[in-house]
Amino acid sequence: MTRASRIPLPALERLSTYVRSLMELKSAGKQTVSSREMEELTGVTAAQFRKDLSYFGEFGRRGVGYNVCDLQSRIAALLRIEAEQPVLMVGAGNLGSALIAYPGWNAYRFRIAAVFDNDPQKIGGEVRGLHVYDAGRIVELNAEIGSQIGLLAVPAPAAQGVAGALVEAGVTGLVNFAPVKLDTPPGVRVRQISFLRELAVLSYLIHQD
Amino acid sequence: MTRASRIPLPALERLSTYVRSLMELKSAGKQTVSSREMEELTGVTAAQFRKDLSYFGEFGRRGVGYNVCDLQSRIAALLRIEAEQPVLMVGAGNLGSALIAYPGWNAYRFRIAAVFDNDPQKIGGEVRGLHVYDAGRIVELNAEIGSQIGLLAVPAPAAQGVAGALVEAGVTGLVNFAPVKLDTPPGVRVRQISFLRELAVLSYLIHQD
DNA sequence: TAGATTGTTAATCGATTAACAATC
DNA sequence: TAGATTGTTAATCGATTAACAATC
Repeated sequence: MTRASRIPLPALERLSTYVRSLMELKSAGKQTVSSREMEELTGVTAAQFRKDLSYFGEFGRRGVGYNVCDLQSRIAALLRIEAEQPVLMVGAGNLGSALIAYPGWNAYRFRIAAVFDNDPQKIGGEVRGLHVYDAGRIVELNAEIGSQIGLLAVPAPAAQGVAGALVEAGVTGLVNFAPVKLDTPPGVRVRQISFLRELAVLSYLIHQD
Repeated sequence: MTRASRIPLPALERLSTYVRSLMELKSAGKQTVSSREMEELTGVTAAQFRKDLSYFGEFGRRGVGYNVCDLQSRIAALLRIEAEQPVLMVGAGNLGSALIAYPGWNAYRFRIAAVFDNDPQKIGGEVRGLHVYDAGRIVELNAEIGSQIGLLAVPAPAAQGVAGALVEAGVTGLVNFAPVKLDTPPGVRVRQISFLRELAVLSYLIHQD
């Protein structure tokens, strides 16, 4: 595996926000945007915005601003979300189903290539038009699909096992919704999502004196 | 409103992880834990763990470690998650329903006090045993409930309007699942959750050379 | 040209890490 | 006491902010 990115992680996270706002500007027919206007839209300061872009190169014209279309496609290219990417969804329960139904996958060119579950009641059935496969077949089926990204929408006790299978199947990036720390080999990236943690943080912040 | 916390936000986010691990240790019957063992469990270094706690006071005994039960309840008290807190869920669609069904609310002592939607098909009905109210009644009903926390599981175009209603109803903390920047008055805290952003970040990280 | 806005440098700020004295 | 582990200080590291020269 390669050494960690020189790009600050917070900067990387903001890039995705920029893409979203640029898409909206494009839909609205706007052709040019300044860092000041981006601050208005995203809440990220103009200086921060320009600094974030500077890690990757030059994207604007002094005195003029940024071309909306061009900037959007260049950031999308940096994030590698210009070409369609297959992702594996593990867990066809409430959360998995809700995620599958989420509109917006396509805006970022992600495509759910397969859905897995270990519940015999669900295996062989469909969730929102997608076939549900036996989680035991992750390695086998991803040999065909070649996905590098997996989403874990399974109960906490199952998460580590599923993560192992996904990694064995060649996945190198995981989004984990289960409240467990996943042990993964070096080179595998895990992003954790936990709304209970967000609630706990809020709980502290709103009760401060 | 009050000035921002002196506690680093990353430290605050980690506290919730500590609570979770301590709950597990308690269930496993463990009575004492060292910062080194916590590192093993959470992935947060022992030094970081001790430093995080030091913002709040002293929690352990030198040469011995931390009492599991005691530490858990003291961190829970810091986060204000020892007493039950009512939360408002807005959006009874796929995501809202999945969140409602999520096990674990209770471990952090959150209780969904009311569910709202603006779809006439859903209003008056039930979602997983909870009554669905007209989103137009948020202010009215929260006068009774007195919740300070709201979750937004609504489509992006509806989010800003709902946020306004929640704030008017007295909510000071929001967890927003919609991919929009919410404009809120000073003093209202917003935590954003976006799995598409997580996917975009992963996309960059796994494709690095 | 004059006005606007970028890209970049330097200064500031804040968080993490390492080391160790305190103390159980 | 000797060994272990905390709480805290100081050093390091990294990100953000402010300022401005470059340039459209």
